[in-house]
Amino acid sequence: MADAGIRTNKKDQSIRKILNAALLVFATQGYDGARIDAIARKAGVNKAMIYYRIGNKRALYQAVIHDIYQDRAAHLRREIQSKATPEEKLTTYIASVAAIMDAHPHFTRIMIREMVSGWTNFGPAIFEEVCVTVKIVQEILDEGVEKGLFSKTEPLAIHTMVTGSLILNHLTQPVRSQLMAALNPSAPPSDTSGFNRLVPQVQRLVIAALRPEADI
Amino acid sequence: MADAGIRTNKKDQSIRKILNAALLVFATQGYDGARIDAIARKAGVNKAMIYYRIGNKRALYQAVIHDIYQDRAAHLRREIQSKATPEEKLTTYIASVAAIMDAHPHFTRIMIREMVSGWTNFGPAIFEEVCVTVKIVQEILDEGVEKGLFSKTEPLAIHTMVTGSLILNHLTQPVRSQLMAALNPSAPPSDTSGFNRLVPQVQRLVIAALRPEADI
Amino acid sequence: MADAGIRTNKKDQSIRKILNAALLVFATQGYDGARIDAIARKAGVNKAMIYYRIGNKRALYQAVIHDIYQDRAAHLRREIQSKATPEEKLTTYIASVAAIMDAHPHFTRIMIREMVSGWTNFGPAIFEEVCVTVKIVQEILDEGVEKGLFSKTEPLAIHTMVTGSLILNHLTQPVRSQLMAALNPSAPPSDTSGFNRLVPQVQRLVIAALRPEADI
Amino acid sequence: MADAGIRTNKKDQSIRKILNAALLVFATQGYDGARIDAIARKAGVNKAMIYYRIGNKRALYQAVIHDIYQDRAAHLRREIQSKATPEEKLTTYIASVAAIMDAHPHFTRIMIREMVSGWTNFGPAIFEEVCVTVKIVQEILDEGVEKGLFSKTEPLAIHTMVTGSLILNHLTQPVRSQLMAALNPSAPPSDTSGFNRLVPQVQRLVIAALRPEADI
DNA sequence: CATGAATGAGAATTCATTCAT
DNA sequence: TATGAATGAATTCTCATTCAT
Repeated sequence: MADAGIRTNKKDQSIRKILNAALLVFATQGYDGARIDAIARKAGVNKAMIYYRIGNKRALYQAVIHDIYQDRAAHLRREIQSKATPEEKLTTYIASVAAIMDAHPHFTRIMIREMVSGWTNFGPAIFEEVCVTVKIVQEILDEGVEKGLFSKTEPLAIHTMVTGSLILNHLTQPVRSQLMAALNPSAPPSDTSGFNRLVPQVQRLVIAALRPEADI
Repeated sequence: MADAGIRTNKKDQSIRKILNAALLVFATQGYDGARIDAIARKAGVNKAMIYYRIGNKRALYQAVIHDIYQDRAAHLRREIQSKATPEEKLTTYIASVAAIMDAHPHFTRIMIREMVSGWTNFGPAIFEEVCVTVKIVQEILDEGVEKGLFSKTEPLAIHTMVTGSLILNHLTQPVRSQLMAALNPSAPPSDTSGFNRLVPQVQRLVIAALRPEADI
Repeated sequence: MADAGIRTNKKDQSIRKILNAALLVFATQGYDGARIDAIARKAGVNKAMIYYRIGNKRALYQAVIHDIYQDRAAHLRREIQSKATPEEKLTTYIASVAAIMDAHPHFTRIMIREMVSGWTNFGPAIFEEVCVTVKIVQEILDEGVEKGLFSKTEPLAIHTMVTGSLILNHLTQPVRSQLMAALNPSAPPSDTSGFNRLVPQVQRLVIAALRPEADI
Repeated sequence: MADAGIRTNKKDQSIRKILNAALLVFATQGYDGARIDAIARKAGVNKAMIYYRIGNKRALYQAVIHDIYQDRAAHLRREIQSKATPEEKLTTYIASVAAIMDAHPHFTRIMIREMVSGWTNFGPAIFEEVCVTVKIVQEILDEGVEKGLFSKTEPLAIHTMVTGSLILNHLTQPVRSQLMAALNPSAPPSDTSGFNRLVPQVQRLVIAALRPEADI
């Protein structure tokens, strides 16, 4: 019924507002630094609402992660499957990971915090979802090896280099200009153009690294 | 006087114990997650001692970073200066960064946390110390360009890729074996050998990326 | 009208479910420990229903007491009036009090909680109902004294001993077997038969205590 | 050293103040009704002090019970052992139980609340202490039976009647005068003298009940 | 130099109660 | 009549920090 639909929507709206606010706050402040109060205020709901709808702080945190992680992997796989050659797929993978980071900077931060904390807050469900991402790389590499385009390489190593570079690039954004200004005081203050080209650089490097003739 | 010496020693001992404990706790729990109580306990000193010797939580945090960062830059520079060619220097730089991460995992974690937090806790003094590291890269690259060995490249880009890869490699250590087991269940459980070879791979890649003929 | 009848029935059903659930929860958790939520859940009605039908927590509590106490006094009086002699009446009184406790253990618990709390939650209406019970004892004793069977005794004293004994007997039920096992470990584990005979013991004792020749 | 003694005293003083206040508040308000805030205020210490010294609410509650229960049993046993005959011992037992209730009304209330709650808060240590009390009765009865003075009776039954009567007497104190006024409006308002004689009445009754010729 | 005692200012969590439909 | 949604006002608990010795 329309009535029920409206009701459900109302509920879902609250949950959505909470999850969005929580994502933002957890990302910027970290789990321990985040204040339930701040999340509620930012969500525009009463603090008790969070407990009513979701539960305690930890449950909220996991809900946030689950909520946003959900379709990452699916989206990534879709993007890649639209490409023909392993090289294209790998290139797309790198661009997609970077795009996801750009599109969901908060999520990226949360993920890194999790890594640093030793993955203590992720439930096993999330761990699996991480695996899926690496598996996508594995599939691409396997296909490349089969077709004689790539040398046999550890997918986790590729994933590490790609993601690591992009993450650090992403993370250093806020201090980028300061750093660059400190490094060469003569240059125009906000020329960070060199950086937005990190993605093609990474793409090129990785492809080069996988060339069969490249003896490791 | 001997007396003063003993006093100073005792004092220094306390400070050292505190800083070591704080490093550990800050690294594993993060700034907000760290408890002064826990640090004091781990240091084997009274909680008030920390305030007496060092100051409040933030001061302690910055002391920890300052304490441990200092050596880093100096050590790095020394290592590098012992090498002759820019290539060797760059190779050494990469190996050294990796070695530092291995030797001081706690520090590495703190640094990443700082990045994720938007560098809010670093005092300006610390910021400068970060610059020093990038400057070392800059010097190497400048020398390489001068000698016609490297193409002109953004030092921060190189630093990002090197450090990013190594960091992620370092961070994923705890879940490495789980991940690998999940990826290829057939393989022997603890074969992480492929990973300790990440350093030479990064070295080779970066050198290749800097070749003058490499059009970007 | 039939319609009104159905409505009233439905309404009464809700009220009944609420009062029953509330009795249970108040009895086991106490007034402060009882949660409106728990009562609603146990009653199978919405939480708001309680406020709609009965009122706030205190009103609910008093409704529970009123609801269940009413029967008690009326039932007790009926039982006793069916007996001829004061001795029989007193004996019946004791047996009835015990039976009521057995039949309505939750109510018993609530009453005791009230006593311990200094009778703060009872409204004056409830207080009167307590009086009625003691008045029943008073009437029996007065009749006995009139007929020369009992010595003049404080009805409240008799009430206290009878009810006190039976109450404690009732309350210690849950730990009875544990206690007895602890006291004589040799005996068969669940022989609590001695206890169900507390009623005749109390009856005999009280009758004896009221003998006119018994000098106090 | 004197120094340490003073320090320890200071700590103990705080603990004592807390436990005393907690006893009072728990007794009057019950576990759920008691507010940590109220306890702290009554104790004249900071709220955090309670957590620092003792722990959370439940720990405080158990500390209170343990603290006060401790020497009850010992005290009782001492009183009784000073008497010669089983009758005297039993009489003393009854008087002592009543005296303890009078001297520690708060504790008595807590105990009863515990009974009503099904002994859920008592730790096993406390349970044992309850046993000890009943064991004291058991010893008296055994001695009486041996000497041919008492008929063989369940000690728990005697304990139940004695304690039950005294408890109810104790509990009804606050409403006593109101109740009596309601029962016989003609009598002088505050003549509760008949009640303070409940102890001898109980003593007489119990002794009578245990006479060997009394067939149960 | 060192520390055990103490606390104020918050933070998480709960719960009776009301609102809107 | 009935209920799911929502919340304000506590309440428990924590933690960085200071005090007194």
